[in-house]
Amino acid sequence: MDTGDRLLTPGEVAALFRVDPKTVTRWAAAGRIGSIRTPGGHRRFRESEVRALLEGEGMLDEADEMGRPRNAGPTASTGTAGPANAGMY
Amino acid sequence: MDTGDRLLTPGEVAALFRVDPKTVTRWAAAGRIGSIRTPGGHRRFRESEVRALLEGEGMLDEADEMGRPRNAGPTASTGTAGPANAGMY
DNA sequence: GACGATTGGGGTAATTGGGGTC
DNA sequence: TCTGTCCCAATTACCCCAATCG
Repeated sequence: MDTGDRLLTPGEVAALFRVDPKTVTRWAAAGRIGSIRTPGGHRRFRESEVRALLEGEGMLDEADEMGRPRNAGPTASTGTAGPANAGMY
Repeated sequence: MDTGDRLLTPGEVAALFRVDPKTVTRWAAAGRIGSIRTPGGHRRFRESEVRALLEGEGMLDEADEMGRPRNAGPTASTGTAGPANAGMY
């Protein structure tokens, strides 16, 4: 059904994660986070999905996922009502 | 089949996309989204079309839309339920 | 006919996207 | 490998006021 959550702009997500908006864009381009595109080409992120990522529920094991080849799971990257986008640009 | 698409106001569509109502108007002016004009000049959008855009189903074939210059929809500006454009810069 | 809220149009500033580089 | 910063171009947001909608 409809997730019914608000949409966040790249700047909003960047502020939440304390990273550069460009970095958020890269996450979306890499398919690590679901993104909805406006007819103009800009991205919007689901508030619920960003929240899940902030809580760390996005990853099962974050103990040492750093520097480790990320295993692309067969399931949706974020799995949050994400239309399975894998970057289109 | 029954389209059953209600008409949405610019403010409704803007809230759905998390953009400014003026931006929605701009989309209609650019032919990126179908629009029905009221006798007074205001615009109304089809709920089914807006939903398709939100879900990202607007693009059926995304593997071939890259590197394409801005393609101004040569078809009628009021492309009723006809997502014929997907080109950006 | 009148009222409040929304919409349209124009113009300008801020954000965003993509590429390339460190 | 990932992030931050540079460029430029396009898109979007907010300002004004007049007209339209309900």
